[in-house]
This record gives sequence, structure tokens and C-alpha cells, in this order.
Amino acid sequence: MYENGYVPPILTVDSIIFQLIENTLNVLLIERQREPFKGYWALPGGYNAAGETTREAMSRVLEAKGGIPVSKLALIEQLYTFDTVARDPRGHAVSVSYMGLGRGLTPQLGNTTQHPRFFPVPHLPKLAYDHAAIISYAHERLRSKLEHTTTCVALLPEAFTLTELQSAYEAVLGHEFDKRNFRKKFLSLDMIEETGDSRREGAHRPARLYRFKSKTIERLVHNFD
Amino acid sequence: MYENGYVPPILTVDSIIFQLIENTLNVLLIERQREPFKGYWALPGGYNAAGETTREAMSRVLEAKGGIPVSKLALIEQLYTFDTVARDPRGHAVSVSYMGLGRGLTPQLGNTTQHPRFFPVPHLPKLAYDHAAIISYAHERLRSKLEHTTTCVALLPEAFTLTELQSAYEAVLGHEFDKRNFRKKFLSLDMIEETGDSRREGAHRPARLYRFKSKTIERLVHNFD
DNA sequence: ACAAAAGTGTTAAGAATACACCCATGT
DNA sequence: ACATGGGTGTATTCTTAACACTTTTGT
Repeated sequence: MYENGYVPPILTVDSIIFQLIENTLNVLLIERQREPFKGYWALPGGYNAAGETTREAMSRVLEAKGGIPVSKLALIEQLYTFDTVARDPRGHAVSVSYMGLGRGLTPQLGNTTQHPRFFPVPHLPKLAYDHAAIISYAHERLRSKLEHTTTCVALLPEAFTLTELQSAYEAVLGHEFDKRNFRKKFLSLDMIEETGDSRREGAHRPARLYRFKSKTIERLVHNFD
Repeated sequence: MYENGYVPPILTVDSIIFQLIENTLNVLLIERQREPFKGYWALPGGYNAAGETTREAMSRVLEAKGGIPVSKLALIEQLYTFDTVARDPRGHAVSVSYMGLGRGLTPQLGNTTQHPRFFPVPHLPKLAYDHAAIISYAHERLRSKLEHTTTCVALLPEAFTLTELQSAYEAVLGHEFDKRNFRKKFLSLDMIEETGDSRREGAHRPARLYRFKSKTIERLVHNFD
């Protein structure tokens, strides 16, 4: 295959796709149809063949097994490369993982038999391989991105209320904020603006809608934590 | 090689080794002996064969081409996986990069013909491939680690003066600190302690020596920047 | 005595925290 | 009229930033 005796290791990709559902952070999993870990849940992943970039492989695998077209994601970022032991029966493999963020994602089950589903991160099913560790690594990275940057553009709809914004932070960071302090601080960062509209829903005062001034992810002057 | 037609891409590893020399951040480079980029300087890197973890491959290559035994490094951390184009004449390759930190490192030229040398980051020679971009990515990561953690344990000797500590920060972050504020803040973090000794050198008052209370890298309560 | 780096405190401005009530709407 | 979530201000504490002189040593 390659001249002069060089044999590369098996290369795989994994995707960790997060979205918020009902103020909770959720992650996309598929059900393993085969041993090892038959009946366990796993991150959508698969082989990376020669001639394919890791990002291409990730897109292909995510769509084929996870039922999510990569074009629906608002952010994709390479996470870490794991030297996975025992992932492949053929031996040692190297796995490049990507984190993806979006909102309103629903897996298209069309041609997959892998039952892709979003699970709330606080209540994950039994996980194959070291995927529990990978998810918590990804969650940690997401936490850190939220603290330092405007990453939540990728988790929220274009127009959102301050309460939704605060809930997104609370869901990812796992603790609550004081409403007045949160609003004062976020508004002082000068990264969001009112759309002018408001949203009526339920028997209470309508909420003003905001949008991010920039759709790209920016570094914050003062961090949240 | 592998059954059922799967052919993995070429996998390589690269190492970005930093150390401080005379209050300047330096990086280890080797001179390319062959085309492409013959005569340019490059990060020590090489092939990762099947059956070898990326970290093992990185250790092997760093010692063979860079003349630095990995045991001399105080910290090794995976940095990023680049889908390198045109790194290998045989086509698309995937390269896992590692950042290493140490002090007092001197390349052992024994069996290498690659002239490994440390170059000050502000004055790099002409670089092969996209290695200039990789070095600045690594530098950015190092900056961020220094701001948030006690990563400079890996850059300083066990006992160091506060002036040395401050110089390390200044060399990596690229800007100066006020001496009184820096000392006050660092001491208030409660992560270093006096050794009890001091160091006389030159025609001036001797400097007290300090050590980190923990040799592992800890998160700081308040950041530097 | 002088040159050179080590060491040291105070003040002012800005940021973070703690905390409780009124507002606009639907039923 | 009441229930529901939206919206707002102040006082205190902590952190940061700006700033200059004295100490100890070697020559």
C-alpha cells in the first residue's frame, strides 16, 4: 500500500454534538448495534480513510450515523486526538475528535440504523468505550469557551431573551447567576443589542429580544464563571 | 495490510519544544536536509507507525531528530492535529502535534544530521511548511496556560527569584509588568514559598529564592494578562 | 561613593457580589 | 385580583492599576 514498509495506524474520528434542549445541555449519541459494547450508547464516529481530511471524515460520519448534516451546525471545533486502546478489534487506533454546537437539531433517521438521539448531559445512558470521559472533556472545553468568549451565539437562536441567555450559561456552567448582576455584566460587555422586538408567551410581561452584534465568536473582556 | 479495503492516511507527529534562554522564549528547530524546503528550518517531526501511540512516536522522533530525550521535558501536552497538505510527497497526511516545555535543554547532536538548535521565538529563521503558523498557535496556547495556571513551574528551575518569575511571564506574554503589583499578586495567590536561601550574583543586593508549593500545574484563582 | 538589581505601601478606580421590589401580561 | 416571569438600583467588598524610593551588595 505504501512503499518502504511504513504502515500507518488506524485513524478514526468522533463527534461530540451539543445543543440546548429545554434549558439543558444535550449530547448526540447512537446505539451500538454490534459488539463490543452492543446495546451501549456511543458518540458518532467512524473510520478516516486516506485522501480524506479529518474534518471531511467527521462530516461524512456524522451525517451517515448521527443523521445530522454538518451544515446545520453553528460551530465545529477540533477537540483532542485520543490514542484509543481497544476501540478497534484490529488493535491500537488514533481518534481525532470534534465538538459541534447548534440548536434545533433533530437527527434524520433516514438511512441509519443507529438510533441517533440527544441525551441530557446530566442523565446519560451507559456509554461505550471511554466516551464518558470524552464527553466530560468536551463539556469542560465548552464551559471554558463560554466563560471567555461569545460561544453561546452557537447555542442560541438569532434573537433571544436575556433569560434564555442566562439559562444557556447556567445549563453549561452548571450553576446559577444572580439575574441583576448577570444582565448588568453582559450588557456592559457591549456584545449584544436589542432587536426592538419582544416576545409574548404566557401570562406575564413580554420579554425583550436581543441579538449578538457579531455572529463570529469573540473574546470577552471580562470572564464569566 | 488491513482487510476489507480500509487504507488509513499517513500519520505524522510534530513537536514544539519551548524553553527560556536568557529571558527569551526559544523553540527547537532542525534544518531540513532534503527537498521539499531543503535548507529551511522545521519542527522535529516524523512518521507515526501502526502499533505506536502518538506520544511514543513523538518521543522517538524528538530524541532521534531533535536530540532531546523526552525525560528531560518538564511538561508535554498535545496541542492540535493538523491536516497537513503537501507535507508528504505521497499526499495528504495527518499530523498530531505536541508542545513540550523544559529548561536547560541542549540538543545532543550524537547521531542526528539535522542540526537541532533553539531559536528565539522573536527571531526565527525561514521555516518549512506551515510551521510558522504552528509555532504561533503553540505560543498562543502557552500564553493562555501561563495566564490561567502555574505552567511556569515547567519553564523555571526549582528555585527561582521573583525577578526570574516575572521575566518568564514577560518573555511568554510579550509585555511588561509592574514589579510591585506582580509580586503582590503572585504572593497573594499562595502558590510559591521562600526556600530560605538567597542568591548573590553581581554588585547588588542578593535575591531571595522561591519554589512552587506544588510541582503539578494548578489553576490560578486570578489570572494574569 | 557609586552602580546595579532587590525589595517595599498607599491610593484611586473599577469589578464583583449581595440583595428585594415593581411591571406587564393572560386568565 | 392574582399568578407568572420580566425588569430594575444601590451599597459593600475585592481586585486592579498607577506610582518612587530605600536596601544590600560588589567594585
